[in-house]
Amino acid sequence: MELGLRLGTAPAGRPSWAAPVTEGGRGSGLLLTMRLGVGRHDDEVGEVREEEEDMEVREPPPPPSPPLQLNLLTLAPPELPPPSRPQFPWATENRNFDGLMRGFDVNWTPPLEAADEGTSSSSSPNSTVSSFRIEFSAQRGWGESAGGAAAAAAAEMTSSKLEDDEENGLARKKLRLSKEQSAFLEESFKQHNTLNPNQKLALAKQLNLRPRQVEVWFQNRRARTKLKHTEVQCEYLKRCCQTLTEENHRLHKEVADLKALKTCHPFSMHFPAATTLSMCTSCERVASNPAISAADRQTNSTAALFSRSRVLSSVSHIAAAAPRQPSPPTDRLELM
DNA sequence: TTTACTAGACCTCTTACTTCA
DNA sequence: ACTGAAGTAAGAGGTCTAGTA
Repeated sequence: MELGLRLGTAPAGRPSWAAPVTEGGRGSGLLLTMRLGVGRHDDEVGEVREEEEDMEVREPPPPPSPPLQLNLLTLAPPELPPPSRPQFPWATENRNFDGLMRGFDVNWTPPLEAADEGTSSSSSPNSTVSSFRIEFSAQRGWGESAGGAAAAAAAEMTSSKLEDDEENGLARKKLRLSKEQSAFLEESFKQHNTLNPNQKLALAKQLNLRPRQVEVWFQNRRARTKLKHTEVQCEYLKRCCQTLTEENHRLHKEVADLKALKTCHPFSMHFPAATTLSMCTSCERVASNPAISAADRQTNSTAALFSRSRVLSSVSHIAAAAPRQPSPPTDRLELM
């Protein structure tokens, strides 16, 4: 097993999980990358990047869900799905967004229950975004229904209220995105974790959010992903470090035993002590099994042990770099 | 071709608000 | 009802890159 550790800073301006670590990187972000390969010596950045992608935090594959008709690459409205296919209501609504807005009377006042529904559904009277709630059942089958217009109007009203509040200098309350909006953004994020301006505008339009809100959501989402990724990597490193530390202890003990043995019987050992060690080819554990065959001894001898000692030596650096994992001094094993 | 400037995108850190146990 | 922790939307300030004069 080859074990290496890269510590570097993620260059800004591009996603760190896809970015090569360069010397010129700046920022305070800590990028931990662990490479685990068997019998490979690939130091090229490109290959490292492949390893990073393998280490990427991947959520379990989501259960089959109705395909979202996200069309973020162009501003063209997505195609209408078959009626039986469940869709997010605003997606359905926004497929007809242009049509709705074309026929939308800006002077139209939504019914009271439509306007009040949001505030009653949210604990925060100022939560303008979460106040924008749409009933799925009511949305299904809408074409140019008044309900769709009402929802759009309600969203429009809350949006304009927000802008009014900002313009009036009132304290801006933190907005809470609805579950549906978050779910839709999440689906978008799975497709593209960054947005170009057109995609941002399209998404904002679809969700009745401001482009800035979409932008911020994606920024925060990327930050959460990176944080999660780092946490997973740290846990992985901890486990590896613990395993290797234990093995290091065991090997140190074996070396001590062998030295003691040599001291007691200096003339009975005509070959290096390490040659009495054997490495199990399946589990790669070094063992001084007296019953092991001579052929195995020859195959798994000093070189293998030295190789492992180098690994352990490098692991000591990891242990030093890895936080909060007490590790004993791991000097290079000295054989003879 | 090089240099300075600018706008936009993104990152990290932080704050403030919401939700929940 | 109160409280603290966790989650998260949003602001601030910084860097980098591409475009342009």
